[in-house]
Amino acid sequence: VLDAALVVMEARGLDGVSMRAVAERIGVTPMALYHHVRDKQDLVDGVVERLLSEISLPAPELPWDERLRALGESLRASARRHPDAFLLLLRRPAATTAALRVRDAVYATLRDAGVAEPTVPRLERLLSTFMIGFAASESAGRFAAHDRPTLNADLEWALARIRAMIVPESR
Amino acid sequence: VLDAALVVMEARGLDGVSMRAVAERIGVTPMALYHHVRDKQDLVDGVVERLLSEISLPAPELPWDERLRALGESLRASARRHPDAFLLLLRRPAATTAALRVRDAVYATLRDAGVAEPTVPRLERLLSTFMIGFAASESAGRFAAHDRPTLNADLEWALARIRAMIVPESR
DNA sequence: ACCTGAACACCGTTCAAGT
DNA sequence: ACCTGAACACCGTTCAAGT
Repeated sequence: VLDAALVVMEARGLDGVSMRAVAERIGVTPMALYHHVRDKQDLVDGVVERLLSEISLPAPELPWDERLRALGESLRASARRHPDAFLLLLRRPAATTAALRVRDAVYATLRDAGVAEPTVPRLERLLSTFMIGFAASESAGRFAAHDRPTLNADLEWALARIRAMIVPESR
Repeated sequence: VLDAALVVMEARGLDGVSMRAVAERIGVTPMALYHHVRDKQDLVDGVVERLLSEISLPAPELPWDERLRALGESLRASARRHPDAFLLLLRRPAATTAALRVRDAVYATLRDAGVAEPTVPRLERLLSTFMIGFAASESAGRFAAHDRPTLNADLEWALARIRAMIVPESR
């Protein structure tokens, strides 16, 4: 059902994802979709949820800063795969099941870094916001003037500051 | 020309901004718009540029951290006024004249904070990315589960860490 | 230079009808 | 329960024509 939508999106972009195009892809009449999805908004939400559940979580054995870096790279990779759908992450409440899965991975990572329990959710919000903003800027076009090495260096620099911010905090 | 588009957007959202609706607002036929704008993409770009030039820059006499806070508040205010158009900031290259105006204000602020010259552009990219991501999350719906005081506190907390990050750096 | 009318190829969605 | 055909009210855009 949603797989067809993802295929269409990969081929023709988010704007190409019309009820008619998705239906044609399945080989069915457009109106048939309304039996599996409430309306187009619902279909797009499903696609965004799929995108979120595709992002891979790092192995919990890794050191916490490696895990944070890996999570960032996963986000960037999925943003590159679906540039327009990624932007929609900012529209959907961050409380869907697929979003919670990622969020909990960040929580666990921050706890392992020794972040004090009450600040874990706050720091997660800030880090996720930054990382989603960065991945979206990179893949949607805001960073068009900057090449990949520059952006990689930006992130390394940021990670170093974040590490410095977290470590003294844990004492 | 673009004013009409902004009025329509404020009334019916970004999706309501159609060539036909904008034309009707001006009292003209839809095709007349094509003499002032290349296509719809061009019209939307114009709207986003307008949005950027509306954001107010803080007085340069203020202490640098106050200025940073004020810039953040300006961004949030304009995101609240135009939630969907704000998201499009992430799609447009950050090198339009209106975007440079804001960027240069951040540059000046960071210099006054004593940030070393080579890291000014990098830090600006990271801060803007975070701040745009935050304002977009707040106004587009990602932070729907969090109330305003919580988000304000998030930002204050972040500002405090950013301040701590910047000050030792300048020595 | 600026605007128009008619037309083309699309949309999302409803509704009654079919199996 | 699932799918269809026809229809409605929209889109962006082109093109020839008007002033």
